[in-house]
Amino acid sequence: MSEPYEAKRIEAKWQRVWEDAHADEVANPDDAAAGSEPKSYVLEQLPYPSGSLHMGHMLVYTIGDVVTRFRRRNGMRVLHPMGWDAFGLPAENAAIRDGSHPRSLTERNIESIRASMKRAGWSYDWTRELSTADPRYYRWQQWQFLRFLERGLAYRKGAPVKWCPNDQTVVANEQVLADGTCERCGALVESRVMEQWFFRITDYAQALLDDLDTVDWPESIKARQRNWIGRSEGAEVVFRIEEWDEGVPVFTTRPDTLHGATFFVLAPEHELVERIDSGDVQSYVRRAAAKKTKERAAAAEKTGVFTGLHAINPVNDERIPVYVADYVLTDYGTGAIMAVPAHDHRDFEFARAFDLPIRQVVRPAEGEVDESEPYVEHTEGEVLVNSGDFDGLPASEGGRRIVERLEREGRGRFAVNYRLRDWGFSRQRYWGCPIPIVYCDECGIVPVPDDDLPVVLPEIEDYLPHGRPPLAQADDWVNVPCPSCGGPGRRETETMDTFVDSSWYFLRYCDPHNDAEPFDRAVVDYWNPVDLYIGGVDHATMHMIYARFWVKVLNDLGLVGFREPFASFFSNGWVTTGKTKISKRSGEVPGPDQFVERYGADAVRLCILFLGPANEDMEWTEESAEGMSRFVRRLWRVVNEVAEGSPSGATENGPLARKAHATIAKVTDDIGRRFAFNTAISAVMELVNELSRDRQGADARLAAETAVSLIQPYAPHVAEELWERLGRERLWAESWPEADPALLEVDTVEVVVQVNGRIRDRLHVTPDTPEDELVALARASERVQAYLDGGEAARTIV
RNA sequence: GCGGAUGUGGCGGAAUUGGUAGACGCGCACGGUUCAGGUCCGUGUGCCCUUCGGGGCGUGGAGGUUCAAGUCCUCUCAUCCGCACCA
Repeated sequence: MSEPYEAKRIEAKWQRVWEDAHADEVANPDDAAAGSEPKSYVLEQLPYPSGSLHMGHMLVYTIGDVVTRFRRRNGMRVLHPMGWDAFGLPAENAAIRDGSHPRSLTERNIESIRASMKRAGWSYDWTRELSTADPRYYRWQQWQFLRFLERGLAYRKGAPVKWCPNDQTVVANEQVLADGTCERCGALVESRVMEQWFFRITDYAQALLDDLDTVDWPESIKARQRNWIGRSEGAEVVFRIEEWDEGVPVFTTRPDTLHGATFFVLAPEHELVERIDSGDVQSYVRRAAAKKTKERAAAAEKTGVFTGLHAINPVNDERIPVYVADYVLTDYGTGAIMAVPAHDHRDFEFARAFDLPIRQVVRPAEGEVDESEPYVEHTEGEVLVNSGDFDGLPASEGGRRIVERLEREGRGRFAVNYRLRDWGFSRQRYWGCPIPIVYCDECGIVPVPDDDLPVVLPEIEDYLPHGRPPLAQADDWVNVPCPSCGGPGRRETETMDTFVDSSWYFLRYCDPHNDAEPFDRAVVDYWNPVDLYIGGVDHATMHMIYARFWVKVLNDLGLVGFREPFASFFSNGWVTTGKTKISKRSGEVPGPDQFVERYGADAVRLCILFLGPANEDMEWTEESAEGMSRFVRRLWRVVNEVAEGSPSGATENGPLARKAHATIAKVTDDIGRRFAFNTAISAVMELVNELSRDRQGADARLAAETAVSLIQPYAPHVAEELWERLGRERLWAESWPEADPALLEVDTVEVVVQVNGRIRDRLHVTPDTPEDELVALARASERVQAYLDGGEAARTIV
């Protein structure tokens, strides 16, 4: 009987050994070493230190760790860093609930999460740890902001913004949920016009779209980004307002239907609307503004008001009425539309409600205009009608010709429109990176000189939001001389959106202690792009678009030599935790700490990856942890017994050795190519099952060593301990085993004999049995003969 | 409406290139060892029939291609997710 398995003792022991050996640290290569081994940058999305770890973290970080350990043992120089997305609303709101200061709460959480991470045995290079709330980090973020500003890529403008009345701050469009509520707190978001800082991400819309073709990401994630960018091709066409003799452009994807425009609509927020001197119009605009975006969208009937104005359709000089209606959005296209009720269902609904004319201008390829059915769905092969010179042309060609004529006349052009908006990054909150700007009555917006960075976030008494930025209260900090003229100036009191912080953290990891620049370009170019980025789909649109934008700008600024941050992306599934024994006892949802305490880190790491494919959603149950705990103890028992009893040295290449080599091949492919972490564990389980049936045999030691070596990326502590008991050392630095091709070949195979597609017999033969002999054997089989009345036509060899 | 996915035993899932469907695990059943058991070991476990040799059915549904389909094609149903009055 071997000693019992004590997870806690073993795990603490090896965590200390690795730390003393600096096993998880990786140096930046000097020029000589850089080419000698392939590099790999494995990165998981960094956590917000606003609470404690949950089982979702357990999954992401274990995936990253398995890949890291696997790649290291396969001869790669692997960068695997960890840090803290420390600024932002989650931490600030948690601090408010807690009655503490965001900084102290964040620091406490970081301490605690770091300890949990170390207990989980994740192999991070802690010498590269960073916190986005550290002035040594955000100093360089401010520096990069100033470069963006110089290029005109950061700018300030008055704009309608989403304002969360509860959090008392502007939130990004992306942070407003479909029902119009704040992603963070659930309050209904309002619309306001405010001066805001923006990044000109729309300049990069096309590049962000095109370069998706160059990255190895799941199609679903790419699709979300494409959807978000929302490119549509069409035309911008200028309608002239007759009464004012002023042109108003509209965007349309259907220039072929221009002759069917029977009215014109402005969004209530359109800049021309406030010039309309009409009580009806102004009261409609006020009512529309009071409505939530969601209410406008959900309205059963289209509403609107006639302005008394008329627009001239540039294709036929027709005079059509101008309406204001809230079904037209201010922040898409130009905020004004030509309405073609016959071929657009929204315009159709409005026309019905206001009894406006409906004119069909395309008809199906076959058939005639059907006046009894005024609304015509877009179909393939349509032909233009009621369109003057363009009658009879196919719709697509007709549309093109119409735009070409408008272009010649200077009244329109081909145009591409994007759904993507510029990135508003001003936040009226305390806990964020200060924007290094001073406002001066003489000089206007003045950047803080590079030498004066960082602009350190001051300590203030009351950081709660009161409708204006909390930093505005810090008079000593706010009032500074203008860097340009020396006169009185006031600091910018808004802070940056945390998505700015996370747009470049992966670059800083490469050179985290640099105090002369954000990072050394050569170092960053060596490690990047990230070879494997791992994280949740919830960051598919915001963070992962912003980071791509950021890197493209840095590339244009000559600061980095690549244009995409994440060469490949693994999107992990969502982990749900059902009711478990622990949660019933403690009354709260248990997390990694509780399970690691109970079953050991190795068992929990194995379990989370064994639940199913790591890119699909899964439910964590305590039963599965029990089962995995059983496997670890079984491995422990069997390997200890082999270590104590079975002969070392020669193997006889028997079935167990063949199984061991087959398992090497399987696990290597599963981790290295397929990211099929669950089936790799199954394969090792099979090997251990066979080993336990034959633990005295000559191949037992080989099988035991193989099982331990292969399970090491998942269960590094118990693997290391067992490796030592097998008389070996430093498994973490051991080369990954290689399968011997000779042993992968099996000596006998089972051949299935099918007659008319049904299995009728099985033959055991050597793999090199010639085809004709196989057929003869199959024919000779009594069982096959019973199903053969005469000869058969076709045959297949497996 | 647009886009992306997913449907396999009691459960999680496996089947990677069209070639033995259900690996591995959970659960369950029976037996044994311990006997305090949240221990360990063994056997069995898709469904139906069986004279215990075996036979039939079976991957959401309906067709099709093929000697052979969970896998390919067509249609269809259901569920989940993202976006959505996007002109």
